[in-house]
Amino acid sequence: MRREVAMHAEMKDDHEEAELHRIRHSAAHIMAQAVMEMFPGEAKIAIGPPIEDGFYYDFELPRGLTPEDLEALEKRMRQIIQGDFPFERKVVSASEARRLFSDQPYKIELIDGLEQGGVDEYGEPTAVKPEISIYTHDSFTDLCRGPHVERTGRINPAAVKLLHTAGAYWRGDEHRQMLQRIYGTAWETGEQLEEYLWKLEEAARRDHRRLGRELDLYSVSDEVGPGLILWHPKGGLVRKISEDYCRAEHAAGGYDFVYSPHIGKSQLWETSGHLDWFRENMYSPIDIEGQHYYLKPMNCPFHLQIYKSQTRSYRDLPLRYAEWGTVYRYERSGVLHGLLRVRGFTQDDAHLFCRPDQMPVEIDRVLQFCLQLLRAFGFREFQAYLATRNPDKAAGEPEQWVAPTEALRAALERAQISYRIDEGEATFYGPKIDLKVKDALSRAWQLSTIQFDFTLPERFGLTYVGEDGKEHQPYMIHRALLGSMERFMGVLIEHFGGSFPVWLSPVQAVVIPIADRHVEYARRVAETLATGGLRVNVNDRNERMNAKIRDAQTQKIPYMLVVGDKEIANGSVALRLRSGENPGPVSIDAFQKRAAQEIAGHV
RNA sequence: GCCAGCGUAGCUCAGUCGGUAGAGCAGGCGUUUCGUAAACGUCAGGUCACGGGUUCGAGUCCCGUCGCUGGCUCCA
Repeated sequence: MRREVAMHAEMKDDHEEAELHRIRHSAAHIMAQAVMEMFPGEAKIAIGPPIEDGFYYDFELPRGLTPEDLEALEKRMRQIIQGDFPFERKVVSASEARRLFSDQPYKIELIDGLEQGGVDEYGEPTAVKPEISIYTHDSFTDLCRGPHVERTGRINPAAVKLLHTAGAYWRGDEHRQMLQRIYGTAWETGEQLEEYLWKLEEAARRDHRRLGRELDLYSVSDEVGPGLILWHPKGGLVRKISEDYCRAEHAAGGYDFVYSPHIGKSQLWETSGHLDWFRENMYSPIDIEGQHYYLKPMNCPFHLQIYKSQTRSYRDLPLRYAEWGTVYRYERSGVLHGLLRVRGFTQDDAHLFCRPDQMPVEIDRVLQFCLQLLRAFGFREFQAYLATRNPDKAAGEPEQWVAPTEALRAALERAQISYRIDEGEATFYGPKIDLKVKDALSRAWQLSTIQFDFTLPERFGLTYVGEDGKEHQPYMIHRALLGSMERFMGVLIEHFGGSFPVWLSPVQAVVIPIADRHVEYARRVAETLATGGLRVNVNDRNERMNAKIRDAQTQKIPYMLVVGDKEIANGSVALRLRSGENPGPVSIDAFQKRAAQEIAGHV
């Protein structure tokens, strides 16, 4: 019964999703018509699919679009919608299609692809040779597989909005023409559109770059360089608390801690294969007395050297080497983004070395450990991806990939996490599991990665002496659970909107004396709380209490402790929370208990 | 890297037609001593991203460089 209900709900979702897809796809066509009219004879249309939350269409135009253009296009779209023109589908031959789109080179290319049955509109191979269909509404005809709504009037003119423009390569290929993409969104109702726009605004309010500045967490300096993060005391504290917590968990989980340098000789990176497979992400070598050294893009080769520093017995395994290792990777300037995409970052990295028979257990353990850690930071929803071999970018023989890939899949099954297969998305050295978390706005962020590696133990000749007295090759697993501290902090900031749970808050409480005569008592209270381990300040600025509360609110400090004559008289504090809640007077003792409880509970 | 847009005080932003740079907040100093989201006054703060050009004169127009934003591509 319950199953049935669930399935019914799912079908309803699918149907709604399909209907929204039709609406968005149709809105894209209507937008294309408006653009064609704006640039008669000059606009070249490429593709315009529906996407999550909206649609886009790519154009080649004689000039750049302005925000005013978007307004005009939007206005024209509403007219077309109100015209209530039917969408008419027609199947045509390839030659007929070519004639229809003779002045549209991108469409001609698509038709060629369709005719060969080789590729679809994204350039992806298709299984069967598709029929060529066109859709017409009003004066506009597009090469299109559909589906569409029946009439333009099906679209709610109050629920459509053009958002912004961006450059996009034809078929995503940077060697090809750069087109102008217009992004838009479309919904069933104006309320849904409002809701979506509100979500965009909320995302902007939570933007970690904005909060990073407002809460004085970190900065990026032009003089240091792009993609290189400077952690300020408060951001540094949040990071340190996070790292300390993770270190303690790692220690309890049987990890050993190692440290390695930031550079290593070119020979090392040749042996590891990074110079073959990862060079485009590595910086130019540093010359030291005629030897080339590279800034490390990964920590693994160093950890392998530690493994190799002595003969290992099967009794020593598994070995788990953990390091908060700072790595440097070249990223093209256009992709850098706050803390989420940087050029220098610190991974919570570890390498597991184990016997083949231990491997399933190790993978189970690390997966469980990963989920446990992420839950401790307030994440509840996860999506797993199993990335398989990429034939163009893979070390070793295809057969070598089979067993590890299956081992990871089995681990996912055992952990009972829903997962998807990412065909061909593996690293060059082996298959992997990537884990994404969903944040408070249900946006997905990739944090964790668990990567099997059968190449490095071989390349570096790792061995252990087995029970049989012979040498064997250990299995190796790379894993980063929070991923990079930079990205993780960025995601945390956005997840909590800057209102960190108490245990992570850089300042947990601020004591607010109402007038100067209360400052001394405020200091005594703060001292007591600080002695108890709370991170607490006294706001003794020459300001009114209201201003001090406002300061604390904007800094998103969990506890505000107002003290005045009444509190001094009975040795209490008046508690206010950043939610605006006002629990009022409590004894210092009671407050300490409350705080301790919320800190321990990661509230 | 590519396309488009942007870059004025620590932050948010004005600055008209090319005519010698302005506000609020933040900061310093003073007054005020206040009960749950901004007291009042005063002072200071600028190589208008950087470099070049046009001009009698450039924050403003042109070129280049750097950086940022939205995307494309790629990833922790």
